[in-house]
Amino acid sequence: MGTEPSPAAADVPEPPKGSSAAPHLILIDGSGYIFRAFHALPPMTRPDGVHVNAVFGFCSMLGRFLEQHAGTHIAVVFDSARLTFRNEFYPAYKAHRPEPPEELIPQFALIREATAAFGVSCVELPGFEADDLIAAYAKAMEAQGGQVTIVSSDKDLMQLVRDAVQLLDPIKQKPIRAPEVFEKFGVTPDKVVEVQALAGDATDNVPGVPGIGIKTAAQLITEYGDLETLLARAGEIKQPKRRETLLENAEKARISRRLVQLDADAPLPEPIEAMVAKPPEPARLGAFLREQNFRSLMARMGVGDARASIPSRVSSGPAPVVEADPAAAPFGPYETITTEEALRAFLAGVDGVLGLDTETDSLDALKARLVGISLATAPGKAAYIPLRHGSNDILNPAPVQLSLEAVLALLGPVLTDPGTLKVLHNAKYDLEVLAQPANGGIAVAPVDDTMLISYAMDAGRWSQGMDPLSEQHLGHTPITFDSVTGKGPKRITFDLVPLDAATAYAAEDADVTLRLWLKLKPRLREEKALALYEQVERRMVGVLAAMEMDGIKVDGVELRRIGDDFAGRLVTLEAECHRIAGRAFNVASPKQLGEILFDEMGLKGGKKGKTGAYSTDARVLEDLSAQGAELPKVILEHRQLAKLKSTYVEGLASAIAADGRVHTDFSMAVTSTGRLSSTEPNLQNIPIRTAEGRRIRDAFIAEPGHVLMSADYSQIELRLLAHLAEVPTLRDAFEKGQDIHARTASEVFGIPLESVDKESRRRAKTVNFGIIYGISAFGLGAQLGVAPGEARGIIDAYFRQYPGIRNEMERLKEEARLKGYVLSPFGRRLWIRDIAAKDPVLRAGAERQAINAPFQGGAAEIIKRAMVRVPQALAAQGLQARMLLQVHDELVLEVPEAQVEATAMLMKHVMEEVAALRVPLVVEVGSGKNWADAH
DNA sequence: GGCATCACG
DNA sequence: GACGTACGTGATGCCA
Repeated sequence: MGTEPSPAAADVPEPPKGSSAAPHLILIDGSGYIFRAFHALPPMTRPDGVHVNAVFGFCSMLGRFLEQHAGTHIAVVFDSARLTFRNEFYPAYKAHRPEPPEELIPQFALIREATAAFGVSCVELPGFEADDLIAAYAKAMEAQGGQVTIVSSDKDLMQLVRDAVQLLDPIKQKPIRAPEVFEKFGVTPDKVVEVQALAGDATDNVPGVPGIGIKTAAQLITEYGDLETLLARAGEIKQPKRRETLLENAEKARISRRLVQLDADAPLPEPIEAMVAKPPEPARLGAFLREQNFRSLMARMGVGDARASIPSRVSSGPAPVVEADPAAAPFGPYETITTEEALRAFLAGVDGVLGLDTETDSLDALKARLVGISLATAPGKAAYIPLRHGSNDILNPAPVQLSLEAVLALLGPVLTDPGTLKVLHNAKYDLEVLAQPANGGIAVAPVDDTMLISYAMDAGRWSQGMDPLSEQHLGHTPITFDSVTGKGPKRITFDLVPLDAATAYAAEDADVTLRLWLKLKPRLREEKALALYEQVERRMVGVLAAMEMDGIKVDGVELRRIGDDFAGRLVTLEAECHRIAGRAFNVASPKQLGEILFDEMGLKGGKKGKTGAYSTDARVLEDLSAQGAELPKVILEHRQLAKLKSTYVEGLASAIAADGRVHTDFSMAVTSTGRLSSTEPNLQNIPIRTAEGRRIRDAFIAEPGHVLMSADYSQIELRLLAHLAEVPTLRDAFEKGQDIHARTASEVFGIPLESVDKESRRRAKTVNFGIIYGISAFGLGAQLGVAPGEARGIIDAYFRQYPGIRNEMERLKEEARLKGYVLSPFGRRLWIRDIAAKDPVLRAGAERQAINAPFQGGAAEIIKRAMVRVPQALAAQGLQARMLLQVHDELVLEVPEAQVEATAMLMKHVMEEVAALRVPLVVEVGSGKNWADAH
């Protein structure tokens, strides 16, 4: 660690002049610290492979600073996104800056964690640079009569120097006040922006006036006072060349002034009162430093016990047997804990990491009663704590067991201990169960999730269920849930399972979970999936849990009205069907309908599928209807209303909970592409495409004083196509904000853009979608209603126009063939089964999946990243909006009426800036009293 | 419990 | 030259 930056301790400045009783705010320029730390230190990694050199340097500098300086208030200020309000009027501003190095990117989040671990406030705000926030806080503190020290060597901050505000160079530990500013700029601090406006700044792309440097600028400003006066009187300047350039570049100078002028009126994301300086909590800081394996810092800061870190234990193992093979220890017998002494003794064995599982009486986490808890401290060492077993029934008396209160008194502190990592399988469920007041209301943290660890590496390869993973990775078949509870009508709830069977099942699950973690967590680094897991999947657990627990309000009375309307019309439609058919039959039975249409009425249409039954789906019925048949049309209307009534009106109504809201369950690890899915009820397929269907959306409403807001990505998958494939004209179209389907029609069908008709645009749109689905002539033909031959011609024309897209499709198929998976744009491994199948049908299907998966998966990752940031951004701005639903490219929020504008701006900004593609991301935001109106 | 159908992106 | 598909989901009702 010899190269660690060690600022000299000498010459510690006094606070700026003023009474010592006055508040003194210290503002640390976080970005400056970060880049200095990163570049000053050689690469360092944690035992799990995460790069941490900047984190180390940052902690080191911050720790040292805190030891040497005392303010009454302190905060570290960070830059949020790349783009700020300055880019709105001058896009080139800082635009040429390179992306941060790859090893640094994952460290930004850790550095924010580090700041919090030191007990110091983190401040950032999308759309504003750290410098703006510093200016705003300095102004606010000065207005309160306090003093301000800004820790930064950024010369742009020199404009802020006043009697009450000084800079402190973090390297030289040298205060910067008016004399130092004059030395640098040749003017007093209040004239610095005038000089910068003229001189410009090449590193930030601030143009200035060509040929004028700081010296000349200072001279001119000293003479004329400020930029505007100078420009107004530029004609008086004697030197002809200088006069000319000034007159020519007046506008550049004005823009430059706007670029360098810091926005002291920027909003304050956090009140100054919340920034009170306090010493770090040793437990919290120790836990963080231990997690990073910063033993020397732990020693220096005097926190925690600097022996083995959690990650290092994963690779080195607490005992040889574990390192050799997590599957080696026997699976049971396990302990049943029924006394406080036994629980104390078991918890004494907890060493940094704890396998955890809950048993309940329901799969619905929000309704579940906690029945028992199982824990595992090492492979083979697990126990079950029954809490609510047995009944009042004399035949099944409650066994001796600890009360929830007694258990939580001992276990609660472990579950919330920042130094003990809790490992669960499908953590979202257990976290929600334990968060229920009736189950203790515990906020478990920190948490790892073996289901998500597996999903980050093996999505689409195999199921992420605990039992299959145990088979796969441990070679062990766990006891099944069904075998202890029975199934079908004889199934009993878990509280009625005898304690010996309950322990064998439940403790084994905690044991298996811990062993899976030992086996899988180190693999994340090897498979380059660690960042995906840590920064996306793991953080989504809390985000989704909050969304599910919030739920969305649904108007049951409105649903009932719609249902009554549908019911009446269904009766009429059914009678109409029977009349046309000439006899009664079950309108909802495809089998009976097929027989009537094709056998009795003699319409033409073929058998289909292995079952040999007639197909009567919407496409077939529409064809028949187009040929003049009367019955299919009525059937179609009946089917539509029947679907709406059973699935949406009745299904939704029965899902309204006691709080008047519907709480879906988002599945985090079921899709092969990285998307979420939604069940019980599915709120990702609420109707929108037809007018009748949209009535269902009217019933999704906001609380009084609130509105629903919908923010959705426009054409995200096509933008990913333009990003991934070399397609100059598509990129151009997105850059210009053109109608992408019209542009495609123009280029593929060879018609001028302005004369593209509706039909051509529709066809082009279908082709664009087809491309993303892994186009085939047959499929496109079916969709367009043309012969495969004609579709083939369209596809050929498309690929001739966009050879880059064909190349990308071929590359993806090749990648899948070679490796068995394709990589999403953000590095998720998407496994493609059957890619090497002999069966050409199977293989062709797999190739289409290989083509589609990166687009669908890339879009899924973009919105997941946004979902992680939205709650943070809302909190930072003090907005009360709550994110309720995700529908693949759309986020639905409930927003206080007074905050609609601010929230809409924030959503657009966060979602659009979450990824930097080669084309812009565009988000459309709408709001209204219900979900239909929000679009 | 599998199949057909249809709701969404 | 033939093979039969558009990609990803979940809920419902029928029927064996």
